Amino acid sequence: MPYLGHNSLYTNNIALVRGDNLDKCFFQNDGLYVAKNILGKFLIRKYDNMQIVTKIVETEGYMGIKDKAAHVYNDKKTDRTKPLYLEGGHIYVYLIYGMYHCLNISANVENIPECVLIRAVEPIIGFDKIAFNRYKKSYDDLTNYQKKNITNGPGKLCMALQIDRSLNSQYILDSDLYISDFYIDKNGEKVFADNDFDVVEAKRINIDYAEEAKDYLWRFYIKDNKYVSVK
DNA sequence: CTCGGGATGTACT
DNA sequence: GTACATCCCGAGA
Repeated sequence: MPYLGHNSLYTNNIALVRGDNLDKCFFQNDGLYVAKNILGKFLIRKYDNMQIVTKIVETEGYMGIKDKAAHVYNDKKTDRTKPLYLEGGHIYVYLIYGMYHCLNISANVENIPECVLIRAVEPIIGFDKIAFNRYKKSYDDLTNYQKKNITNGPGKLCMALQIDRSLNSQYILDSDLYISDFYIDKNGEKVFADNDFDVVEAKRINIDYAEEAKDYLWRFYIKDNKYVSVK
């Protein structure tokens, strides 16, 4: 896919070729393009000969060394932020508040440390596995409150998909955690992502320290999706 | 529903 | 020592 540039952010309904949009080039677009266009795609986790399939419904773009909300603001390249400097498509997992993980995918080319924070996903396959990872119960035994909150936040979805720092720095298209335009259902059929939804642009969450950057509309979510963390 | 406090490990002034 | 791209639970409206 050609690089479509910044204006792509303001264009809905970009023509994406099925099965052809999540290649190496896709992740080398700028962070806002990736954040917006990764919505509706599948985040798939494989372990123990199992797969958990989810749909990405909420993201945030973090736009590198000039973004006061970003870990790499002022070109802060440390052991922690190193994966962000890798070419687009590398996994960056960090620990937040001592107990939760957050999943990011690097964007843009090498040494342009932009990224996308995955903030919420919708479960598609593996409800019981997800429920067990979150609450040590099967899905049917969850309260309605627990069902509603099962993957609607960056820490929650990492718990649900068993994502931790062991995945850090891996390449997303060559990992047991990956993002795809389709998944294989239990009948062996390919199910393609649906691009028919509206995208809402909103302020990013919990970045009060970021001065003017806290007001940028760099959070994106699928309109009316019930798994979005903050409406 | 909203609010507030506590939990908890690590990166980095 | 302090801050942190969070979550959970209980209290109160």
